[in-house]
Amino acid sequence: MAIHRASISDLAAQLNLSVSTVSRALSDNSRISAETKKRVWDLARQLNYQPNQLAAALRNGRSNTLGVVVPHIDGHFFALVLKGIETIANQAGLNVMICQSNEDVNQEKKNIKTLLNAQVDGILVSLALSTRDFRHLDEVRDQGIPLVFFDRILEDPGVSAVVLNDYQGGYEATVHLIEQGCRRVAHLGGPQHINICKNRYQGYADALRDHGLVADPRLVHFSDLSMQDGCLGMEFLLGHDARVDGVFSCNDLALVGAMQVLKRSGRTIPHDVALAGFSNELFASLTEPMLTSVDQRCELMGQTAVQMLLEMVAKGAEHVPARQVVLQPELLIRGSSSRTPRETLSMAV
Amino acid sequence: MAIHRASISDLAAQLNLSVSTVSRALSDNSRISAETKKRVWDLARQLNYQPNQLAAALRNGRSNTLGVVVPHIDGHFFALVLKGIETIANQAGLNVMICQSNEDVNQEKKNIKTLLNAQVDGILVSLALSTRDFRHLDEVRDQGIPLVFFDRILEDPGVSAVVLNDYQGGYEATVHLIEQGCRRVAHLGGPQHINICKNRYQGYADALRDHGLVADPRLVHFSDLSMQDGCLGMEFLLGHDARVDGVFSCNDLALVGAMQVLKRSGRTIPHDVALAGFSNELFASLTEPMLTSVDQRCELMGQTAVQMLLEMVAKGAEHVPARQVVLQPELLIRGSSSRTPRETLSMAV
DNA sequence: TTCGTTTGTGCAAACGTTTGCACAACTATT
DNA sequence: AATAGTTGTGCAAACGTTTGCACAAACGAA
Repeated sequence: MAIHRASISDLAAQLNLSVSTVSRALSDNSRISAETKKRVWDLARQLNYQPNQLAAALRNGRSNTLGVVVPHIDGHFFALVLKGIETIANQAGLNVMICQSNEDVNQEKKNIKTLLNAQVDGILVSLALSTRDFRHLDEVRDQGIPLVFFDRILEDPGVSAVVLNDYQGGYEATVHLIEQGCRRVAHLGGPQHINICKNRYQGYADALRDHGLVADPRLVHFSDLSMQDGCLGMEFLLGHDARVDGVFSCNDLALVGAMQVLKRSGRTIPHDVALAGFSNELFASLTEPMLTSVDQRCELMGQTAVQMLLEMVAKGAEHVPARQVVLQPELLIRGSSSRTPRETLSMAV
Repeated sequence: MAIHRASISDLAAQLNLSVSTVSRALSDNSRISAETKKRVWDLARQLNYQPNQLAAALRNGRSNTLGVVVPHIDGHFFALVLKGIETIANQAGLNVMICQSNEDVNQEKKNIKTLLNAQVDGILVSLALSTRDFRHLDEVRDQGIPLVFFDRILEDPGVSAVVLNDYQGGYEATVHLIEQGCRRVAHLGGPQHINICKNRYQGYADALRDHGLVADPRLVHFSDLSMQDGCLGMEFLLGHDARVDGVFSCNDLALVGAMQVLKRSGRTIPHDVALAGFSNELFASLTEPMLTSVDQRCELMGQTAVQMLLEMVAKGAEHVPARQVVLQPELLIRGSSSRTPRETLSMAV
């Protein structure tokens, strides 16, 4: 029935007004008399008039849509960031298109292309682990589309970005392990060309140094941080030094793999080996014992990023100086690392 | 620099052709000579011409965008479904807008409104747990927008939908528990106005009946299936009958809560109580022991749903008879339920 | 009375496509 | 030689907005 959406010209015809007057009335233009506005609004409501966003977009050169590229949407972190993004964007009357790169540069390139084609007004990106070539992102800036990175960023003072203080997170987690009595703290690290992985590692390394511990390169293992990578990494680390008594992992998933290997080898946690991860994934509270983890400010990160983007969209990307916001992490101490005093003193199996 | 996107008329001007000829050449219209096509294509490539989707959308009355409403995007299930949706949609050259209802009807209404406003060509919906009023969905159909449900559907033969055979899943999981020797199998159920929860419960109940076991209503607890609900539910069940020796849960999350309560009460799993969940969440493989769970065919479900939607978009919603596709689940047996023969025979702690 | 100002409205172009129709230039058929 | 058909191209309208400009009416000031 109501297969035909009412348009501005329908309103105009019924009210014996011109299209332009109706348009101005709807946008509350000061040149239109109060009486006319009321007539227009009343009829609009009655006919359930909904503006045609596409037409407006074409005319204005703005689509009222933002694009987001994330490595994946499962996992606590990105899900919450996206929630933050959606909330603010919707408040501002903007739609959001979400694309997953599946941690693959090529998919990421396609995503960017898709979003540019859809003529989004701005793009938020968190880079795939495999991204080492950034030309597809240059294209975004060449087209004058506002671009804001979050979490996994392109490290370049010229870009706007929101990140967690990953260094601080790595530092605090490692210090915590040391305070729990660990002396041979290993690290499961991610690809070092990714800012977050590098910074977490750096925090770890500096924490060891600041506490007079040697940073043994053989106690560090880099991988892509899947659960299996965590298993293999832990086996590798134990192969070099069976006396590892603490592990700080760049993410929670790899840490779960590591925990399984440690348990299988007969070690108890946190007694023999204390563990701390990163991201505070949902499952970090489901393991036994629960994982100590660094909480990222997920929703806040999403909100902050989208706010920066909105400012750039409003003022034009070139009129907003690039800036980088750094959020402070929070270490959540749980069973995988908290040794009671007695445990700290007692000895191995 | 390249701040101005080349348009069809730019091409036309440079080639001394009319806009219409260029448009037809680009769409490979048979009326255009091979030579002209080549000239157009060459220049288009050279100028990096990208069609203005908004203009085309306005003219065609189709936005080339699909909308999806999901309860949330964290969790294995919806993440994978969305991946399936995105894959197929992108192959078909369509964009995807994803909205989260956060299990809230009101947010779901807003999402639908947003998508209708954005003039998507079709909508995929998985209902929020709290949705009991379906008027916002009627509006979609009134506007003639194709609509396909998946997983949590509106049970009405008039709508198209893709679901898992949840009944079968519940049945198989329960039978499995019975075969492991369980005689007092409890159930943690979800809201019964949601098809999936009702069907899983029904499968559970029928499995008990078919195996000559009494379905004690006090061994069933309904909730919204959060982890905390699982804890409370389990305490409730144990309060009624401390001899519960099996639990089939409508989802994995509540089951984790239940497992914690059981462990805390000194029971061992699967020895004293065998557990089976639903959804095969990522964390189902991270608990100790790992959770037996019913795998939903996530990606397949997304792909199937979007294919149905695409057909409706292509042919017009009213020209495609409503149909419901039922996918078969797969029971993944893991440690939380598999008692070795010896365990099955031996007695409690 | 004449001129400027304010107030409210309308005209028409523009955004970049797509497409029905017309038409010109050939080619083939009678 | 006249007619019909084919092939390649262009004109112009349409999709639903927004907005610069023009203009008419009403009013006040000189």
